[in-house]
Amino acid sequence: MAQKEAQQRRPSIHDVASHAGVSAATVSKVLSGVTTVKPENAQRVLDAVEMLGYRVDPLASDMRRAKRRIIGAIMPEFESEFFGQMVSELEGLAEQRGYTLVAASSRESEAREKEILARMHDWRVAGVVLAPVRNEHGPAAAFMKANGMTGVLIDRVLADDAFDTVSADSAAASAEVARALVGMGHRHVLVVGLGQQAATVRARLEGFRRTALELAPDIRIDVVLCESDVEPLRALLHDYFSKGAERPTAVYSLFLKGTLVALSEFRRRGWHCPNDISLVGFDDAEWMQVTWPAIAAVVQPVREIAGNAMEVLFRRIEGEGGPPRARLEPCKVLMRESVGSPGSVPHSGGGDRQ
Amino acid sequence: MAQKEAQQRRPSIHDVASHAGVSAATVSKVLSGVTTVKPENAQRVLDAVEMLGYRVDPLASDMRRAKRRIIGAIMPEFESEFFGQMVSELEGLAEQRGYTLVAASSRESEAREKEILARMHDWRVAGVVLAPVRNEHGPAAAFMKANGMTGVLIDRVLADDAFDTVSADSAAASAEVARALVGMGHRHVLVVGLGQQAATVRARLEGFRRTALELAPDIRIDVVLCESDVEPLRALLHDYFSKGAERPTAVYSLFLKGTLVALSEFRRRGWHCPNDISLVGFDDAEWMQVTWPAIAAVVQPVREIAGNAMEVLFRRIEGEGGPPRARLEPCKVLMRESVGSPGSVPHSGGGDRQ
DNA sequence: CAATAGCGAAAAATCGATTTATCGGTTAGT
DNA sequence: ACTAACCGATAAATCGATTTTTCGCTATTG
Repeated sequence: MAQKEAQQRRPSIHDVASHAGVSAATVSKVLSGVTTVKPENAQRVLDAVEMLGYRVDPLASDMRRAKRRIIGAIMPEFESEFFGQMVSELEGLAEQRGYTLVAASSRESEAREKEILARMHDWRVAGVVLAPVRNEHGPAAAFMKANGMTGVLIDRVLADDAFDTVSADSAAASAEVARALVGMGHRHVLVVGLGQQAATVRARLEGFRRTALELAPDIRIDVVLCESDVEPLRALLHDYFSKGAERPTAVYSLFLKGTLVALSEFRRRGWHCPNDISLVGFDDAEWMQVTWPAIAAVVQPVREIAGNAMEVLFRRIEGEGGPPRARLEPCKVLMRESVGSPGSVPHSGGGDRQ
Repeated sequence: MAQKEAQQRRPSIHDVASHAGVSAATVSKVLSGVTTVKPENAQRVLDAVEMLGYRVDPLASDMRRAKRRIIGAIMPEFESEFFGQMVSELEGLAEQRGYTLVAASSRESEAREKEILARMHDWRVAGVVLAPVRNEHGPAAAFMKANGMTGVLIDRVLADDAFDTVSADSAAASAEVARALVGMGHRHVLVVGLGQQAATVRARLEGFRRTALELAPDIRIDVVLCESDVEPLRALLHDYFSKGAERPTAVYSLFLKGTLVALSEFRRRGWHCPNDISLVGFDDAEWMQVTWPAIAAVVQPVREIAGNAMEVLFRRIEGEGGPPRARLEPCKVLMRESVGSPGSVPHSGGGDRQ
């Protein structure tokens, strides 16, 4: 019979009301903490709620309210540790405030990004956390602006005149990487970057370049940019190293996939880090500290970014005005074994394993 | 002024109705494709929709419908490639059918798992895709059963008498690993597993053990199980290798974190794969093919699992009866460089890098 | 003692859709 | 010619809550 009851539809606020011998309005008031209810009645409502196992239907509840308690999150992908952690954090923070997070992946496509945004607009979400595919000037942000949505932009973004932004302080982190590499004696570095994500990657590149040139005016900085996909990068890197030109003593990759591709290219050529070449990557991952050598990386402050994004988003949702703020969170740079001084050991010709 | 319009509230079905000079019911019918509407009126409705930029409010729509078009997904975590891809796939599949996916992470906690499930029940989701923290017999599945929710269990699950299940064929994959290792001459293997996730991990362990013993009755199989967290595993592994007993020639980790921890332990001791010890892990990751050595791994068919889970879930949502089915999807085993024949090169004492 | 204020709770309106019942106006059937 | 069936469309009920309005009753006050 318990089974049979389970199949029944869930009790509504009216069921509770009739069980407690009061009206639905009274039930709603008790549950939302309005104090103008006679204690005796309040208790009867609470008892009925307990007895029936009643829970408010958030859908019906949001229906009547002005603002719905749903937050939308749009990430370029879910597969990487960075965005995975980000969604996890955002979900927790939304839940803490009684909101539900609806997450969707734009799969690195601006078109999909806009479609998802339109769907979220249909849901009349209270706010959106958008990690744009490219930067703050894409069609998605334009859509949000045009439709008067409230939101915050994170990650691949520097500053915007319509929305608050929260991202890692790429420039400062890159400067630190530059200081470390130059300090170790590197005078020829290859930087691997993505062309499309203009703002952030440019900041990472410029942050590195400025500090490096400042400390060592004679340094040579090569740059390989790929447009969006990873596959072409593989070819680009292969070409770069095949040109027969002088081999750089270090590679600084401005994004995770670039680090993977660089490592893969080193494998193919039989180069070892850090003796044959040093490697630092933007974005940390769990595996980087257990491989041999451990890969040096810039760790983005996921928790801080998520926390600030939600903080500022809820302020806007609650109606705070004022011009949009651009926030930068500091990164940590972990110099692991993949980085060393150049020339301390002669380059191995490649091929000799172990 | 376009800006001002954007700030206004969105048009409702009644706005469209009055613009088209018909009733709201007619608008609803046109939009849901009912054919009993005079073509002329249908066109006027369509025009009004176009003009006002009207879109159905899914919240209000779901309110009236019997089944709401929301699917819940609960994963133990979002940080790993496996579950990241899984959520991504599920999200796409739900979207294809006009459903919205609400994803939440149980953070490896059964208590949280149940809370999330309760919240999803509040939302009256049409169905749930649950990847349980432990196995199909946890409190979460019990909750779903008790409340008559429709759902499908995936990943850490073998079969259930109340819900359909879809998971990787761990046993078969483990048997293949056993064949490979035994074939290469390994006669002493350490298996690293998680104790809590009874069903799946036991299947992986038994699949390995049975085939290994069948092919080489003299094989020695050690097992290190940790209860749930990873930190204790680190200590357990350290103890195991410190006991001074004979070192196994290969390690087979039944889950990703175990592979990471094993690698980490090898690092500490200065052992190299595959000369000092071979390593195979359940669960593949992108980095495993670019590190040196590349790590051998069992690749779970994420896309197939997600596809089948959604397939079977929607069948149940549409009211299909019959006993629950347990589905196993075959894995691929990638034997990379971390695996070799034992004794082909003498063990290095450790410490000598590169 | 009548008028007013105050209190707690019920009744009714509302949110934005879908679905059912109803209703003129034809057309067909007997 | 009178009823039945049908068609297209509208009015009304519904989903499950919240919010506003109304209402009955008691307590205060001039």
